[in-house]
Amino acid sequence: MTTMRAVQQQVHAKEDYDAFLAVCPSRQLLDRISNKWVVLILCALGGASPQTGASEGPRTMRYSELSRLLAGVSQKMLTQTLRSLERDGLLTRTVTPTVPVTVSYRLTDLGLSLHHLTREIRNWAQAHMGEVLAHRDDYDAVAS
Amino acid sequence: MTTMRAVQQQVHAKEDYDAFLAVCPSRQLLDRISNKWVVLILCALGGASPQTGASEGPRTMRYSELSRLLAGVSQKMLTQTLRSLERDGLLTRTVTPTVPVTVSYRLTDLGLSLHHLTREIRNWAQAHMGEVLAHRDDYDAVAS
DNA sequence: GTGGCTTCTTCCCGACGGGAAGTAGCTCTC
DNA sequence: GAGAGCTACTTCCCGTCGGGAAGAAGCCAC
Repeated sequence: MTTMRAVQQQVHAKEDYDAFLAVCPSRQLLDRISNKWVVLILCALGGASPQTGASEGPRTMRYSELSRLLAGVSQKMLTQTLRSLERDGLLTRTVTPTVPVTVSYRLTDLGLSLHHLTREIRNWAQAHMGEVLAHRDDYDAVAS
Repeated sequence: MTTMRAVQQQVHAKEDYDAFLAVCPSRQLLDRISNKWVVLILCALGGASPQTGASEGPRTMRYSELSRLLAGVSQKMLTQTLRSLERDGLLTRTVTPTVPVTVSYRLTDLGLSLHHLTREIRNWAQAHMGEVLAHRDDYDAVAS
């Protein structure tokens, strides 16, 4: 089974994926990870500290922890996004039958590799916020 | 005016932006750039070749070129996304009064700095497509 | 057995995005 | 000079996606 998957993976890797093509699977994958909740979840589970954005390695987080950290996410979207990330092999979902039940999420190696990119996206947003705000002021001033 | 903006920018840079907070401006910026059309437009204008994903420096592209390259984008979304990127100072929009009119778009330095990240996102999607597909097969097989 | 805790799931509805058609300005044809 | 044609939008309609709130499941404390 594992060998079959490895072979399948190699075959897939040999294909010429082009994310610009609407029909290409990599385009659909790109569409899915270019999503604000995906980026924020990966940032959170990667262990990035809120202020520095530095990564201290993957963290195991409970559903309620994520819900609290990602201000504004609805329960529906959080659950839905976590499930799709689990399906894609980016994170693992572990249910511990305590009372009440505990569900914890943790990045896989694959998820961690993507986390490095989303972390940089987040750092970019925080670092260039001032520039962007200044440009918006200019644009709006000219437009008015 | 320019000095005022520079000062404003410094002030903004000193604040502790935290993209996890829903009210933080950097969170809204992150929400905007975590968008499939934004990522694809930045990839296209950065000059990434469809197959290798390597960047050859910023390209100037016409509206129709972008429309053709980004398969599946609606005219409405393309225009809307380009406008918001222009407003944020990530690209410039140039109208040349030829007949018919020519409108060209080009990344600014700020846009180029973000392009480097989106290009890696795209490369990641294309590189790990096989792994993700394999994980999906596993997940769906277990679920059934 | 009622309330409470966590992790979802379901329902309703408003907002966002796709598709197609309409617009503007100019040029070329007939 | 009326109509077609070209690019780059803009507008309208409508389906789908996402937010908000309430319900469900499973178990324990009181």
